[in-house]
Amino acid sequence: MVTEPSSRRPLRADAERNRAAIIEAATEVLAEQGSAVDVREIAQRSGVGMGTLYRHFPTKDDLLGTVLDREFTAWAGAARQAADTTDDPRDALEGFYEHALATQAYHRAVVEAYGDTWSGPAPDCTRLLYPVLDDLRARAQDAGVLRADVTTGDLALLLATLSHTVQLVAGSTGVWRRQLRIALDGLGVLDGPPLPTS
Amino acid sequence: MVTEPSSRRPLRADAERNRAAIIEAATEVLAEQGSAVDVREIAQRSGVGMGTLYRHFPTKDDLLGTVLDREFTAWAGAARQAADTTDDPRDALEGFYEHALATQAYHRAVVEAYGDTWSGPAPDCTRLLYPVLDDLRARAQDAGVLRADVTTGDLALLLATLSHTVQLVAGSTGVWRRQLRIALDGLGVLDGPPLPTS
Amino acid sequence: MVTEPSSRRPLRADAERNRAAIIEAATEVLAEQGSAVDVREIAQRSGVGMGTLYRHFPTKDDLLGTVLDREFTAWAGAARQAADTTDDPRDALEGFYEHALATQAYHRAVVEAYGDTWSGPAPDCTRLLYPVLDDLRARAQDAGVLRADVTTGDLALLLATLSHTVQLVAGSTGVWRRQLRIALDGLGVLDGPPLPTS
Amino acid sequence: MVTEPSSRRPLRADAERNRAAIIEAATEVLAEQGSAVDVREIAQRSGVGMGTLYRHFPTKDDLLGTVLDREFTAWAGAARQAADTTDDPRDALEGFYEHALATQAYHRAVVEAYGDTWSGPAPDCTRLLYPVLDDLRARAQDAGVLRADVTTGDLALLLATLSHTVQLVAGSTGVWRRQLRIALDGLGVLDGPPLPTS
DNA sequence: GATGAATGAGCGTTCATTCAT
DNA sequence: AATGAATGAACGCTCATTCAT
Repeated sequence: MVTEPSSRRPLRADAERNRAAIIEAATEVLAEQGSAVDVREIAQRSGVGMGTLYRHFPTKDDLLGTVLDREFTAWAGAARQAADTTDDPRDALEGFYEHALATQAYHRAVVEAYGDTWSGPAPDCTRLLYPVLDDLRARAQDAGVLRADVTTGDLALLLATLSHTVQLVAGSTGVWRRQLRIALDGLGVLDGPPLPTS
Repeated sequence: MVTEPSSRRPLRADAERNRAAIIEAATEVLAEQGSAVDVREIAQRSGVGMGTLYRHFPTKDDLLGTVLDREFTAWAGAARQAADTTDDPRDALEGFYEHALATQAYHRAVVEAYGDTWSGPAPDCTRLLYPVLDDLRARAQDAGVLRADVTTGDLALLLATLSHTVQLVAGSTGVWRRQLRIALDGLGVLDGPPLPTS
Repeated sequence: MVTEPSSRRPLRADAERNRAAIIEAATEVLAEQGSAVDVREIAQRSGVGMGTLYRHFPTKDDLLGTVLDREFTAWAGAARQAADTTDDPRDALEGFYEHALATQAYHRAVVEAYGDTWSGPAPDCTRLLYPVLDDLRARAQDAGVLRADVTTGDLALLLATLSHTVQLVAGSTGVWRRQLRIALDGLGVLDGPPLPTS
Repeated sequence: MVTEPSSRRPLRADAERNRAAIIEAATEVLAEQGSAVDVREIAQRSGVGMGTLYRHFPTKDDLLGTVLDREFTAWAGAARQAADTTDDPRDALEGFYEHALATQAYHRAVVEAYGDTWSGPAPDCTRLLYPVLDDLRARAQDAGVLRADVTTGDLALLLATLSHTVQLVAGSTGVWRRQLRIALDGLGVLDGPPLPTS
């Protein structure tokens, strides 16, 4: 899933540098503008020619996939670790959303890709988050701090939409945090009407 | 704000008919495909030529603006009326979201435009909803069924968030209704932690 | 098969002119350089922009197909007529090759397309020539001026390869006419060894 | 004409090996796909890097030229020998074509290059065949089994024509042998109309 | 000397907008 | 006033050749 340099024949130093530069530039540009960017802009920002870019990534989608894989992997890793080191289930769940929105939700392409999980075939890089969310959900429900009829899917979708919200208010941390608070409080309501069946 | 015929020199009857046809077709197409549609498709579906379309709307954005104005106006009107005829403040608020999501959230361009309210210069057509939301909020807070620190802006952004949810799950009513329930329950929590300041 | 203006809604005069200009330029360029030309060159030589070219012909292949259809249709038509007005079967056959090579074989793309008949799926525009050849063959064999075991397919292939030969010697009429003479004489040998079975 | 190592400063053993590997791979690939191949494929199949390839052959054309030189030399050599060991002039001539078509005509690049002999500056490697053909022609005409007005040039061009036939029908031996038979019979016609003057 | 990564002009194609008819 | 044809910059991608390692 991930194309880490360590898993392939080591590249020449300059090639490695270029590959890294491309990924870095692409990550930046994709974060800023989403997946609809011109490949030329990525090439220019990396300081490489088109050919070099296409040597490392045979299609635009490959580049996109690589960047997103990295982002999601890093994201899921950090989330996993945070969850494992937080004892209180409620704090763990809230911390997860807080961290996810504060760090990843500014990346337009990541959020786009994550949103695509619900329409059409899910880009499998996005699946990394499910186990983490599933664990958080189970712990919170066991502890009675999360309504019992909430599913992992609900939590995942909530993440997707709140991520989008973060993009909408681009940078106004205080604004989206209020939405998060409302949602989290809603998740903690145990005696309300049951969630409709999907 | 609105480019209604009433505010300009009256058009010839056929011009008026064309204008209406363009708006109708554009509304349809923009609902289905969002604002990224090819202008040609709008022209074709309206049965007019490109020149006619561009005579009425000098820019794709002008057409978009006009269509969205109409949609938001109609939407806000219906919402206003629903709010006025519903006595129970909680029902009024919940009914507003339910109706909004069930009817308008399927309109891709409307949701896109509404989301843009928070980033960059707000397309002012979207402001029509504010008075309605403001009223709903005030009534609900007065009745003690809505947390006191929620602002109209929060409710407006929640609408954007949930609208996006509807788009993501494209038509799976059961799925987004669960998110709506969670959010509404969150809004009703009176004794939770205060919303962060924005 | 053929996209003659007469078979569609009449185009505006200027569009018709442009369409004709494109076809003419394409015919020229394709004749000179074969099917591997840059579409931009065709557009430039026609004096139209890329968009215009692609409005008339949605893909390069469509343009190619249209040009080749026209060429093959004209070719087959002339050949048919020549065959019908020549009484002597031998003269008819020889006249066919003579005319085909003298007029069409200079068109690189036509010859390429015709050659493709034998490898892969035959571009159906090339099929127009078969009935003509079949008739010529039958008449010549009935008259005893063509070896009995020659098939229409043999004659078609001979045409393809002699066309290629004409391209090879680009313009040296006298040179390819000698090859044609040899082939025609070979076709007239009635008492030689039988043709191998294919 | 030929870039044989013997005519230059002797190369290091490994360089020699690389050169040979490149030529071998190129020969294979050019035979299969013609001169339009990607240079990368040749490099890959030879197991050398692009730099090495370009060190030995400064241009794709240089490599092509070298490969074709070798092919034509080998071809002409074999043909020469076959001609010398066949007593019957007719058999010698027919054997030449039969062998040429059965062995060399499957080599796409060879046939392409041979065809270029007639248009533009003749790649002189192809001239090697002339003496052989000239000899075959003289013997056959002396023996009265070949029409008197056929020139060596005619025979050479006939070879190009028939080679192309083999390519068109890609491997269908039975099909091109029929064309060969027709041509050979045409060459044997002594009382037909004279060949046109070129 | 060998390697293979880097280059960049060029390919087929699209679409918001303009303008001749 | 209406039409729809024309425009051309921009897109994703390829490949002969060069040059840093």
